[in-house]
Amino acid sequence: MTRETAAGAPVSIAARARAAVAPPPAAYLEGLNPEQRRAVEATDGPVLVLAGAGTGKTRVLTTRIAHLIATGRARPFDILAVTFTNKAAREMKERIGALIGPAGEGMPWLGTFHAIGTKILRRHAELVGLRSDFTILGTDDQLRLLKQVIAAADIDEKRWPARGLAHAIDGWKNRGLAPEQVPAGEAAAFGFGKGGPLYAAYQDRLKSLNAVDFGDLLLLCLRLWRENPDLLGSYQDRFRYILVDEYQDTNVAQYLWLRLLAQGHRNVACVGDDDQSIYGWRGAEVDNILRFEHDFPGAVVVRLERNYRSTGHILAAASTLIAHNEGRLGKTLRTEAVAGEPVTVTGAWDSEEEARLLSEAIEGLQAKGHPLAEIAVLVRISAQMREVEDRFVQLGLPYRVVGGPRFYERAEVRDALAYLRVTANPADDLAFERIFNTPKRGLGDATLQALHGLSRRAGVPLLQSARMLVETEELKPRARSTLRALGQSFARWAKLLEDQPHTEVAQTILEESGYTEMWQKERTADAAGRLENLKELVRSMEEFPDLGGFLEHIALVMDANDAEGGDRVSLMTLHAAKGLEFDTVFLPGWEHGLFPNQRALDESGRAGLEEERRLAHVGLTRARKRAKISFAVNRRIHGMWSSTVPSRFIDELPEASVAVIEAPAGYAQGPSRFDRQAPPFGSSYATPGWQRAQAATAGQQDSYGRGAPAAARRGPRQIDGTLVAKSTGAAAAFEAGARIFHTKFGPGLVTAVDGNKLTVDFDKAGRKMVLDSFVQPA
DNA sequence: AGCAGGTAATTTTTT
DNA sequence: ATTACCTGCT
Repeated sequence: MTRETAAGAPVSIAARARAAVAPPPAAYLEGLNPEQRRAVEATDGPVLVLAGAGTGKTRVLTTRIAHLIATGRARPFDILAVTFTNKAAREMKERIGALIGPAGEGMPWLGTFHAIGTKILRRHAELVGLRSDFTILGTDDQLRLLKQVIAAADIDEKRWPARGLAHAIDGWKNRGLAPEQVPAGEAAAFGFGKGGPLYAAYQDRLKSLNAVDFGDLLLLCLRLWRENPDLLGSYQDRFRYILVDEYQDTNVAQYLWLRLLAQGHRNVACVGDDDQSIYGWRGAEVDNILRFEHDFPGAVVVRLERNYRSTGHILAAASTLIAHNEGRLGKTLRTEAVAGEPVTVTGAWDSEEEARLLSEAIEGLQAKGHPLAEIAVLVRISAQMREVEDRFVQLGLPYRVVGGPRFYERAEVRDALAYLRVTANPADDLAFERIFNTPKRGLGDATLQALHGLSRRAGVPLLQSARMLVETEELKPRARSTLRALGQSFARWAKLLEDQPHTEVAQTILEESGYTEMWQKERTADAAGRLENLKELVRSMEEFPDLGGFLEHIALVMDANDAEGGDRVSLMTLHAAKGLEFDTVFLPGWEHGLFPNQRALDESGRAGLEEERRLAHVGLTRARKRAKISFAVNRRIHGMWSSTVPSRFIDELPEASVAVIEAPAGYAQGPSRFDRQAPPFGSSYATPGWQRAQAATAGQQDSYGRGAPAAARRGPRQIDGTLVAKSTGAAAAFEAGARIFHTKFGPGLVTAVDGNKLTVDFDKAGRKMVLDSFVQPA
């Protein structure tokens, strides 16, 4: 048995002796290939496992944990194992359970970054000025709070939308920046230089509400540890072994979080694939993986390159494609599987024909006995789904859309939760505000203003000021009685909670508040589904002992119960497909502008192109036996038909593994039909978007070349760029009198500038208000 | 307060 | 084409 013991990472003598005396039978090690086995057995010291698609990444992770436990190196609670999604965490739990039985079930520190952050934060909440029962705010609560903060600062919310501020704050939090750490220039980019104070004010409001947002779950841990070295030491000590899944997706905050913890025993194993990094746009830092060896000197690097999923042709296509990327560590996927069917490329006249061909191909497979559950259609953007769905519905082909809005983010679920939150915690102002006029009960802005005023003066929560306000003459009689009834209802429901099961109380609340009725009356197509969701919500409460327990965990753990069984085709975005695999994968919409996506190119230049290419690589490697790429020569973009050019990615596939399929339809005009329909590939690079992408790339290379400060060079660069372009840059770039070019309206003259909104006299379209992000200097 | 009609925007999404 | 948001009217 090999044992790498890095200097400075002592393994307890007892553990070592025990492992030496009684080598485990290690049935779980059987069937691992040599690299996988190395990744499992290199237990001590830093390890980076570069696991290409389909190389048994999860197996290595779970076996590694089993190995640590079975050899006595660690007990389940000594191991910290972090994932990004609850789904991944659940899967890992299950697989560990299967490997080593119930011993693995007690892994208290296996979970998402945020779940573990929450757990730690609840234990020491008072050290960062919170109570341990703090609320975790979702995106919509965050937005509502930000609106208040912006209004309180006397800033026009129309000029500086809360969304923009939310985006900026998320970006800062992703980079581990507390308000006082945000670079002055960036903080000034929002709201006439008030970005910094607004961020600080937002944090103050959160604190006074005893609430945190998702970013805080990590950020506050960092603060906790920095301000309390003893505490940090105890956690460093506690986590003898650390494992990280999907390391390429970590952002700076998560990286700092990990690095602090890993400095204890230094037994940190990160598993990831730089070629599958597709979340750069939300703060993920490929650099984290690229620089692992630098951060953890002496790290063992294991490459898993044996692919057990796909056939030779599919793998060749994916590998050749991804080899066009420059910023990668480099892996060569190999397989012993047969070459199989070549990857097909099909051109269609338009997107409708593309959907038709695709559906027919699926029906063909179905006729030959292929299960639909083994077929997936992966699209670049959600908007592509509609056309495919339409076709499926027409044909009666069963399908399921994977992803989409999460269960707990649906409006009806948030509303219902808001009722429950106010009942459980009458001081939850954000929840109260959400439902105080839902269903419509004739309470509006005027009433809300009065409530807010009183709340502020008296220093009490909204619900309490409502009860006070109805005793005065301030409100009109109608609002007064409505509000009184609402206050009484919440008091009654809270009382019910004392002696009735919480699920029943929830049911009562939804009925008595008129919320259920509101949806029953609504005769839209999805009303029934919403009622179903409400039922599901109540049902899911049963697993929790009480309402408090339910609410505490809901924001973090609740998932869509997409247990819809049955044999169905899966339809999803490429992003949603990561980690999944199917026998047959359809990849429609490989057209320049759509995929690679124009916006990604515009915003991030070559880095954007490379991320798009990784996305293509992820798409291809989802397929076990068949990958079917297609594109349309004409597509409706924003309701307008325009002709399109096949994606450059198609040209980057290896000839030997690709078969070009002629559409059997009546449009067939010869072997190179789509070559003639579409302009030659070269010409697409003359588009304004491509030129902008080129320019952006050149700019980036310059900043690399000149050796800009590290902070400016890495991923934040992208965030910087966006902020500057959208705000400071805008004010400077577009002044009244400037000639500009708008994406939709063409050339025009700027007559007024209002934050990120411009008033423009267009040559053709007349005077319009437009957002600066749709405008280029002419 | 609440609806109707007009106008502009439209990538990817977890926690 | 569809949606989300804003404005102006009842």
